[in-house]
Amino acid sequence: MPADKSVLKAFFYERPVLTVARELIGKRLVRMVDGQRISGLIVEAEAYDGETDLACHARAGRTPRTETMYGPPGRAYVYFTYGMHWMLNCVCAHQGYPAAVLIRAILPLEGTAFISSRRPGRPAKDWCNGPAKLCQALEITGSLNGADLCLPDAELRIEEGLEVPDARVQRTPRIGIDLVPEPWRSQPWRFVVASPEKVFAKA
DNA sequence: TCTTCGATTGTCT
DNA sequence: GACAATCGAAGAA
Repeated sequence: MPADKSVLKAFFYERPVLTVARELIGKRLVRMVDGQRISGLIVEAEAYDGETDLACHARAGRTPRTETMYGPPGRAYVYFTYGMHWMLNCVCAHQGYPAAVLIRAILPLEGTAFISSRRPGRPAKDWCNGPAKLCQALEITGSLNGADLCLPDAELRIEEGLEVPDARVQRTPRIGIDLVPEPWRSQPWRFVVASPEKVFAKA
């Protein structure tokens, strides 16, 4: 596959979070473990936008947990929830404004043997089709919170991938925020590729 | 295929 | 003390 291996730089993330969420679809999430390259194409992402967004962790303001979201764009915001799951986000917008994109699913491309060993007994289609699953599959934990995603040799980074036309990207309300009041609960801030295995058949 | 429910702990009120 | 940006097992249909 003739992939462009260029790493996304801070200016990519330093834009409105909805723009970044849309453009992250089709990009390549890369994780380096012991010199081994593990990667996949992003097929699902959600935007969380500022203190006024009541679904966003930053709704409560600046706390030790949300500190990363207020920092410079292009960093990883990794947090722990439900007593057992890690979630990966990319910090967006300008420094001081809390916004992030939750990476919800990827299509594994490289390092599938590693991923398989991290997801024993599960079919390939269930390896990375959820935010906690992909963190488990790529060994993403709180130790990566605040990590710079923009360095060419970063442990965790995002590179150019494949263009996905709008016709193949669906917009829906975000997942798992049922107790959040309107209008936030229904904002169509989730981007997901329809039938990713077909869209990326050549990848 | 679907719906329901338990796991398990950090964070904030 | 409540609840969480979830997952996967189990049971019903």
